[in-house]
Amino acid sequence: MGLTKTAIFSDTQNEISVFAKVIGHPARVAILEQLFKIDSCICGDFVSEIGLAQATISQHLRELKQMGLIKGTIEGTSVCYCIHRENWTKMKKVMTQFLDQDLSEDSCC
Amino acid sequence: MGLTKTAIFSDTQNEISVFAKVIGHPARVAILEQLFKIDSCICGDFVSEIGLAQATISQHLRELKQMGLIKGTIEGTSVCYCIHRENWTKMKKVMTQFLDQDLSEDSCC
DNA sequence: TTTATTTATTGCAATATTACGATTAATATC
DNA sequence: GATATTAATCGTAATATTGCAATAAATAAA
Repeated sequence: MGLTKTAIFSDTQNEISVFAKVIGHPARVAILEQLFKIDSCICGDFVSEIGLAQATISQHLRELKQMGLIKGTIEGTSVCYCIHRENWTKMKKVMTQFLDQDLSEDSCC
Repeated sequence: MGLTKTAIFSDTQNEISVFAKVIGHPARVAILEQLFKIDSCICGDFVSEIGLAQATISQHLRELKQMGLIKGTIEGTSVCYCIHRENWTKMKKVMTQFLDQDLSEDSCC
C-alpha cells in the first residue's frame, strides 16, 4: 500500500510523527541549521551551500513551508527565508514532551 | 530517484534525520508511548492495542530495534519488548540539541 | 507426536519520497 | 523592449515506505 493509516492514531501521535517526518531528511536539517546559524533570513544561498539541484532544494523548502517551520518573503527576484519562530517553538514543545518521557529504574529486562 | 544523498551531509545532520525518520510514523510513536506508559516490557500486546496487522507491527518493531531504540527478549513463544534506555537517552540528546537552537529577537522578517 | 500460539519473513501491490532537467513566471537590468 | 536572474512548478525516473495475506519457524501444551 504505502499509505499510512492516520485515522487509527491519536492527534498527538500523528502530530509528533508529522513533525518528525519533516526533520527526517538531512537536506531539511541542513536548511534549518543554516537559518539558525546565520540568525537571520537567507535569500537564495541554499543551492550554493547544499549540494543539491535548485529544483530539489525548492521542493524541500516547500515542505518546510507547508509544515510552517519557515516562511519566505519575496525580495525582488529572490526569496528570503527564515525560521517561523512561533511554529518552531510549538514543534519543540511537542517533540520535547515526547522525548522527555522516562522510565523508572530497572523497570525492564 | 528516491535515494537520499547522505554523502553530501554531515554526520550530525544524517544522525538527526535518521532518528527523526524512525519517529516519523504514528505506529512507531504509539509503540514507544505504550512502552513508556506501561513502564516495563510488553510481550506481544501491540497487535491488539494498535489496529494494524501482525506483520505490519512486526515490521515497525524491527525498524525500532534496528535503530536501537527498543530491545526484545525471547520469553517462550512470545517476545518481550522494552525501551533501550541508553540509546533513547542518546537520541534525546541529539534531537534536543537540534531543537533547542534559538534565534535572537527580531533577527528576521 | 500433534496441535496450538506467537513472532518473523516473504512476496506483493499501492502510494510516497527523492532528485533532477526542462520549463515557466516574475522581477531586475541593460 | 530585450535580456539576465531567481525561484517555483511540471514531468519523469528510481527508490523507499506502508500494509497485509500467506507462510515459515520456534516453542508450549495437549
